Amino acid sequence: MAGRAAVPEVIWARPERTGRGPKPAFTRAGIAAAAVRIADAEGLDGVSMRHVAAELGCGTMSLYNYVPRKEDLYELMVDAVGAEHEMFEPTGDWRADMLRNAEETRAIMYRHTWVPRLMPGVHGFSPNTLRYLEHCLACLEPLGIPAGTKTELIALLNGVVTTYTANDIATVERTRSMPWSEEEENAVRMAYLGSQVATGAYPRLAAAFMEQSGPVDLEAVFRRALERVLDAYDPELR
Amino acid sequence: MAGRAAVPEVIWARPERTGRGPKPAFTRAGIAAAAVRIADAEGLDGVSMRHVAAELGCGTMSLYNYVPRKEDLYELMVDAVGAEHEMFEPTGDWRADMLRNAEETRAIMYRHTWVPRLMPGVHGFSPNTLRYLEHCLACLEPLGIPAGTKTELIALLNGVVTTYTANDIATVERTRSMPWSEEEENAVRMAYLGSQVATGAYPRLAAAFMEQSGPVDLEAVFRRALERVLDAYDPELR
DNA sequence: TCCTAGTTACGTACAGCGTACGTAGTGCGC
DNA sequence: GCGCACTACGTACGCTGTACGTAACTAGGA
Repeated sequence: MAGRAAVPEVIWARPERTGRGPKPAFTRAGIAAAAVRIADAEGLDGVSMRHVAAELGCGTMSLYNYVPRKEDLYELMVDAVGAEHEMFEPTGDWRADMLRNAEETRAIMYRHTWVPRLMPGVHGFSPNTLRYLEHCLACLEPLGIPAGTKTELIALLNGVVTTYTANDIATVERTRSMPWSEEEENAVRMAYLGSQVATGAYPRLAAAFMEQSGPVDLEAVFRRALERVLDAYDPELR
Repeated sequence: MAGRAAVPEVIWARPERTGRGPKPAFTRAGIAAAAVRIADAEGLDGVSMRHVAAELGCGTMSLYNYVPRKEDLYELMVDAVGAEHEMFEPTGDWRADMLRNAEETRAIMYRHTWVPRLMPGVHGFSPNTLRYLEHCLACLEPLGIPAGTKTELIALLNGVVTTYTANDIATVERTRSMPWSEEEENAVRMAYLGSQVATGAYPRLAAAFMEQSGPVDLEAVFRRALERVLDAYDPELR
């Protein structure tokens, strides 16, 4: 008798190993790594319990000994890529340090384009998340504001990084395993947008559309947004 | 022979009705409304093609005449709730107007808690999205910055609203149709967080944790974040 | 006016999903 | 060394998105 949970559960609160019984053949880290490998290679939709189990070389239902629900597998995956954050020694320049953190988060998401889609469902208290939070707080040590405001800054910055990067990634992820290329998709979308704007129903939008010359530099837009957010918390600028 | 698309498609670019054939029994708006009704009542997972078709009173496969892929149904849903935005007459106070827009977006998401989960996958060019964008640009008319910077402000603000609200909603959505309450879930999570902090592995986090007294006022945190972002674009403050 | 091609409607079918449940074997703690 | 918690995993169920085939319908071109 296994006995399913009738009470809320955070997977991180359940110990990976309790004394009794045969030694487990796999670890959470190994399972997470397998799932991440599949998601990177085939997209998030390729991550099924069956598929992950096959990758590990075990029966499908054996996975459920380690991961009570699929949602928890997602939790493991997000935590696993969180380990890719470099927890560097703070330099004393909180702005530069936080910028670096943000750029790193963005880079991680570009490496694992499925992360943004998972973010809304995730608890946010996994070991690596906590370590990252602690690291950010260390970077913000020189900044003379209350701890509560610091965590608000971190949350805001992470939110901005996530939405911006999610948006930039969306097209790439959408065209994965489609019979057309990213450029084709973009062309079709831009043509549609142009046709809408041309109806005259959106005059101000049309003006903004005309004002821009050449393609948008997503990276520059992203960095400008970061700078603005940091400005908003910089005591020297207010 | 229907002939599936071998070329990228934006559902908004395909006309709702072409001359030939029997008159369609349903409209995009009606289908979207049905899907939204289901999502509101049973959560996003309740939205299946079969279920929506049943709600409309038609065969499952008939839906595919209107909605080529399920992803497009999501697109319709997000556009449908976008119609709930009140496109008020700009007052001339761009800060107040944008705050109002943001609060309204948040309210919409609270009414339809499944929206944040859909946001990453959505194209962002639906009719109501364009109308909302145009409305925001109208509100920002008094602000003396380039149009490009205005759209960046709008994007940043929307991003902040989305992530913050998604986070606040996450627990509610997670406990939907679970055998435990939101309070129980929160208690378990807080207990776990406390236990982790108590290990001493996260000293700064612990300090921040101790500093706060009483429960967090999510609404206040949200509003403070908005103010900061607006500050960052306010020419009078720089 | 009639013909026909494009639509609508929808039943059937298939591959794949998450996971409940039962059973067999293993090894630690008492 | 007994018992029990644990691991492993095959089977099965209800559900999903959707490809495909067929029948009814109607607007446009000849």
